[in-house]
Amino acid sequence: MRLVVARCTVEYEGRLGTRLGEAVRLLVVKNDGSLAIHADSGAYKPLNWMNPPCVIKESDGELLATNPKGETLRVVLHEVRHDLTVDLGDDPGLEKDGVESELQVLLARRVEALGDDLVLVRREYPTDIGPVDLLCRDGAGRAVAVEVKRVGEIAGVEQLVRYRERLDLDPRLAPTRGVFVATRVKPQAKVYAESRGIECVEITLDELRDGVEPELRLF
Amino acid sequence: MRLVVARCTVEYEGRLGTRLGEAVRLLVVKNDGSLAIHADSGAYKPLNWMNPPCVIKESDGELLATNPKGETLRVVLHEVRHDLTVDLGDDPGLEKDGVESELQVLLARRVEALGDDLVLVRREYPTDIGPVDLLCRDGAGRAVAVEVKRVGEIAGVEQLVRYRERLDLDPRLAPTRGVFVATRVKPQAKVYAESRGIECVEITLDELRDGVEPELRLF
DNA sequence: GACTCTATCTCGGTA
DNA sequence: TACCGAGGTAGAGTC
Repeated sequence: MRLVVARCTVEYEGRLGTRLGEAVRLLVVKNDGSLAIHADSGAYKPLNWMNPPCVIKESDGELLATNPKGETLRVVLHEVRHDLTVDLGDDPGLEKDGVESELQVLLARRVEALGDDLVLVRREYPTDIGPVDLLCRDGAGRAVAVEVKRVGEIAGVEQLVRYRERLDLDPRLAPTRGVFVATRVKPQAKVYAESRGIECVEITLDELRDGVEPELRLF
Repeated sequence: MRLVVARCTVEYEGRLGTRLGEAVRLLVVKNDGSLAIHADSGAYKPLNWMNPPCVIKESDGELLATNPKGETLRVVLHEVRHDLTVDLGDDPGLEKDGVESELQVLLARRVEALGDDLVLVRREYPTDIGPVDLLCRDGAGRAVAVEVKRVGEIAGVEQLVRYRERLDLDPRLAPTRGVFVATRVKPQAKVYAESRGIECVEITLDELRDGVEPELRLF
């Protein structure tokens, strides 16, 4: 990794065009071939960048990165204040928990938490446009398609609508019910789900983890 | 801005939980209050980070960032290899062109470019599931909902389908026409739009800018 | 390689 | 402040 602090100007031409006037900035050149240009604001997002794969050429006072798509990032260095190369070695990588897949696994273990006497038929039930998160049967023997999200937005409801269309082509399943589950369902998604006859359920990760008092809220 | 290169371990607890084993990494502490932890891979995205607003406390060999939401990022420093503070000053900021909002503004000024004798009723016409990019009337007095995208994909067509459903509930507008405009409409989006009775128009930024020879292609 | 979907998405605009 | 949509979304997984 190479860190350069320099007064510079920058131009990017690609999917859009951008310009950066002269100022002191941090350039980060990583061993993966990426180049990022940071100001002292904007949190972790750089002002400009070029992701791998790209070729970075350095000529007199200028860094030019080009990628196979023909996008270019040109940095003109007016005054270099620091130029530091460090060896970081490999990174053991990030371990995560609490993402959507965990929600899905926890729910699969306790589908009865979804309000009525549901029984899990299968997790990741396949259709020809992709897998349904959970397929269940309710007490009346009706098939129930469940879509799980961390944050429930319209796009997720739409996904469920498409899956139901597919499932309803199967006479063993039709007519299905649709249940949209998330730790938070946004208002517009609720409106849209209702218009499509889809039930919404909000649930918290902790409730599922503890397996105690689901305290589900239904809409 | 402060740059620290150090062998460290990291823990984040917030919307999810993560751990990072011991390795040499770059820490970037910006004046906006953000903290980012970078490996030599992953392009511009850090392994872990904390965005403003947050409070960063440094105690013996440890950085602890906490934010008002109760999320925490703890960095334990095992060996500091570099520790550099630089003054970057203010940044003049990024100038962009060619984004969707520019397309929308340019089109609003020249809706007649969309083929027939259209008149703009309103840009960002509100519905209860979000604003329609452009609402127009055609020569026959029929309401026309226009969705503008830089790259036209199925999701954009779906957006327009939803808006039309909403608009058609209003007797002053029903039955509406739908027009999908983009600098490039992907083939799948064209097929889907056609199946929903939505017209597609491809247009280039330059044509709109010059206001000359729109050379629209209709499907 | 193309498509799909997730994301501590981030970011800007607006009500 | 919360909500919504755009993004040079990036990245992972799947087909």
